[in-house]
Amino acid sequence: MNNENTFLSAFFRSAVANPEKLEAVMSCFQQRQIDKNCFLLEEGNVSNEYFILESGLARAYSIDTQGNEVTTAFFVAGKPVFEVASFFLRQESKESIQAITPCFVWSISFEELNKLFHGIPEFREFGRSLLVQGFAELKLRMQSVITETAEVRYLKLIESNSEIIKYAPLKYIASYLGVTDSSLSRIRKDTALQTTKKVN
Amino acid sequence: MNNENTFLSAFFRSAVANPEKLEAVMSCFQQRQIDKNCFLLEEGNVSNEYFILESGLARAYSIDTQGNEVTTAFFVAGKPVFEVASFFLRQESKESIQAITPCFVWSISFEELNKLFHGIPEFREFGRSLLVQGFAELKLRMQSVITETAEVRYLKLIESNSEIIKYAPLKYIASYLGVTDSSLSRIRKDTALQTTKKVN
DNA sequence: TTGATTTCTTGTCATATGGCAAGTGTTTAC
DNA sequence: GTAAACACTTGCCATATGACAAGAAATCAA
Repeated sequence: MNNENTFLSAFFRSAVANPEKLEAVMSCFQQRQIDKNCFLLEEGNVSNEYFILESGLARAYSIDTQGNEVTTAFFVAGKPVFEVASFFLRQESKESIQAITPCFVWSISFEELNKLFHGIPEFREFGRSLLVQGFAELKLRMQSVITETAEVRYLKLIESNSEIIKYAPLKYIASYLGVTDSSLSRIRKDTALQTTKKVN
Repeated sequence: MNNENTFLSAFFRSAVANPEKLEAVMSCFQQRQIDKNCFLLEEGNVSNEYFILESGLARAYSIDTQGNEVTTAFFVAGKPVFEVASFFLRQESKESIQAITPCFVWSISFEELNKLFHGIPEFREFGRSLLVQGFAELKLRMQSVITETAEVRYLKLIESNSEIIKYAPLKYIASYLGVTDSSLSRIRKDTALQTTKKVN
């Protein structure tokens, strides 16, 4: 039982108010610890776990047509971690999900999650809203890639997610932003110079 | 009653096998005709309709930070049409959805859709799978923008969605691909030259 | 039909970013 | 502790794309 688990209960409390239902939800999650560089999902497998990240930083990546590794998402503490097509459509995943720092996660299987969705309407609604939020965030990111320069995208990433800059190596951030690592290194140099100028 | 409506029943039949349930689903949809250039959703409104496009071509667009119009999605016949954040999270939409050609659509309100989701589990599953598919397609498009040149993206769009090239003006396609309309015009010229060369 | 509007193309030049390779500093593994 | 691997920076030059403006072609409205 996870009665006393403040992280999970804080995560679900606003969506599932009833204490018994909240307990039913929480008891379906198992805690796991993932070492740095280890995988929450490996390419080629059908994802069978939906995670909520209590602490740490993770990323999803895939291999593009030229054989380059592309970081497709970062996952920060307090957010769900899953590969939408593989988990919900039961397909082999084209992406891997990897811990960048050691991670504490809570995990639930596809089957258990669906049982909860079936039995607890407000939990189902909450699950849908998490899916919709991920979708909406990706739409924003798409618009940013389409309309803004790599430098602006980098500056916005710093503002909104400083822990990514802190722990992820530059090459992960570069491919996530859609530039090479040498370009991002130059962008970083330029923005540092601009900051210095302003200070003087 | 939409008993005899072959389009809608073909759309839902594989998901909702039971005839009474299928009838219950179909009877919640209303047919509408949208004139060319008219709107299925206007920026600033909370979307209250989920559409399925029987025929025609539509697009979603928004205005970016520099005041430019950016086409964020195209919608082709046989697919659902909705703005995910506004419809499901009841927010004011940042996008408009506009008919590029005259469109026949089937429409259902948020409230009715949720009633169906609540009462018919297999319909709920189907609704989720449509959401997940849209999400997964956007992920693919993001990877394409990050890793491929505008020319490759254009060629792939031609192959996969020739009706978009046929009916959408170049400037809509250009901003969807993330280039200016003059660049897309040059890309188009170059690819035509390449094709000619191969033929000779 | 005719003028107005929209769509598309093209020229010139500027800029952002990529490809490649070398070099330095930092972390990891044993 | 040491060698290897990794992470990051930087230089040089090539290329893709943008900004702006002019003009041609197609479409629309009265």
